[in-house]
Amino acid sequence: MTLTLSKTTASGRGKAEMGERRTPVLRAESVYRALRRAIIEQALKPGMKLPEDSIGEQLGVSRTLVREAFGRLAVEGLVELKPNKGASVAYPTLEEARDVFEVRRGLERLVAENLAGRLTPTQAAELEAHVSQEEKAHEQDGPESIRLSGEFHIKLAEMTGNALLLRYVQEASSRCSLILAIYGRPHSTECAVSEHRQLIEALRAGDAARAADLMDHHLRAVVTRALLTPRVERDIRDVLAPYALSEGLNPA
Amino acid sequence: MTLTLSKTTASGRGKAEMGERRTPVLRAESVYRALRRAIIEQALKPGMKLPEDSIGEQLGVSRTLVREAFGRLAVEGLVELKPNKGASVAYPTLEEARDVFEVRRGLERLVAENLAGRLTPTQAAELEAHVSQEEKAHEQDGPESIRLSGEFHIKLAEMTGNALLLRYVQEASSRCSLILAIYGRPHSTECAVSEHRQLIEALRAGDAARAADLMDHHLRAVVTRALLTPRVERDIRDVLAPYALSEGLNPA
DNA sequence: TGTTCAATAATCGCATACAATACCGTCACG
DNA sequence: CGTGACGGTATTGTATGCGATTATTGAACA
Repeated sequence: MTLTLSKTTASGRGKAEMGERRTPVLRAESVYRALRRAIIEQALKPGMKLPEDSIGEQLGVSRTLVREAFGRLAVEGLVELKPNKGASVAYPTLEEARDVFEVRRGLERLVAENLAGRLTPTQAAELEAHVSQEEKAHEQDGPESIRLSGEFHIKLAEMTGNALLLRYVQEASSRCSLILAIYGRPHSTECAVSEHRQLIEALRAGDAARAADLMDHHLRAVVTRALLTPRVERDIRDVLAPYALSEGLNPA
Repeated sequence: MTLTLSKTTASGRGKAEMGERRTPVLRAESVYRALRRAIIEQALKPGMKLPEDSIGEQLGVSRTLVREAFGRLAVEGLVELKPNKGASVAYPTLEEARDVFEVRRGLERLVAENLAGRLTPTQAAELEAHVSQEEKAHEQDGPESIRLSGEFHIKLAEMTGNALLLRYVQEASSRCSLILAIYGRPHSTECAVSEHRQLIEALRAGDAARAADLMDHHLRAVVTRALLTPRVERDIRDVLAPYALSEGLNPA
């Protein structure tokens, strides 16, 4: 049982880095983000049980912080919280899935309408570049491909400058990841690159109606590529280690 | 300020009370709901500081539970959480207000499109009845009027059967309460009864486009009626408070 | 009077402690 | 075999404690 790390974060850094006024990244936030990413990237599979103490141990924090993260993730629909029975990765029903996609379509249509004609050349270029990345990742068919096609939609939402819209799109998007993990077929590329290209074109042209329609069809297409697929579990410890490290946490 | 939390197990320490089988309503949940209501009903005013200790004391719980509630409320945008400085009731800027209303319009347009033509006679009747209540409350110009016109929109969202859509509409709606508390004029009637009636008619007729348009105009009208009306501030404090808060300052 | 800065008080971030509940294996009994 | 009682263990729900950070007071000084 190693408890010696309680002080390492506070005093271990010392004054090595001077002049750098870095925001004190609260560890609760790190835990939240680590779990969130782990769920979205499907390292933690839908329905998987999430015991507070093993997670905390693995992430190098106490149950308190894990619990706080669970609460927030529950609001976002990524985690289910059953009284006295603990947390588990959300396992949306087909009906919930339908709801999520429907709302997402509505939200992203809003995004499209908002962006149409307002896209700066810089932004357009950024989107193009992103799609190129997608295209490249698509070839080698890794998990990168999935992440990138999701990020495209997030980028669009960011560009509206509407923080709430961004949050909702992010949330809906996260939940879609879960849903596809359950009901999607193993290696379906969520988004077709060509559809993203068309969309950018419509936005650039300022054709709001067409952009909205394209977005709508695009997301419907994503849904259409859905089927049932089995998945196996791994040990929570192995799964979480990379996330802990990437958030600067210290696993036991 | 009076926050009350029904005490279920305050004194039930040593022995189990015989016979009485209380539903284990988690107290964390109660705290969350209590704070949420207090904020929405403006018992806790926008910008108000929320010290963990005093709130916990008021509610008869420890800081742990208060903290948990804060986290969830922060996700929903009802409280702001500044690292090492604690929580306060959210104080949306005008820009954030614009964002919220914009998203709300998009969401409720979705609601309208969804409901058009699908409204059962029972549902239609329920809506009619609700509007009648609104009308009655409107005459005596109490706080009931505001609550009822808000509930009309929630009811509509419920009728879609889409849980996520409902949650988002509720959330946007809550934040609108905050916003109107800050920028709205004292006794503006948020919603015109006639507009609600027209909307019901369009839904019943199954005219999705018209229903969506009506909803859109209706919500735009709410904004212009309540928000953009010049409001005379008579005290310097009132004028400066928003600026101070938006800069992270802490007026007395 | 106004400003600076140290000492103190208030508050937060997080870990831990303890109580309450659920889970699981065992054994008696049908 | 099946099933229900029972006890121990694992896990959750909540309170409390401690160090760290921030706010505040107040005295020295310009």
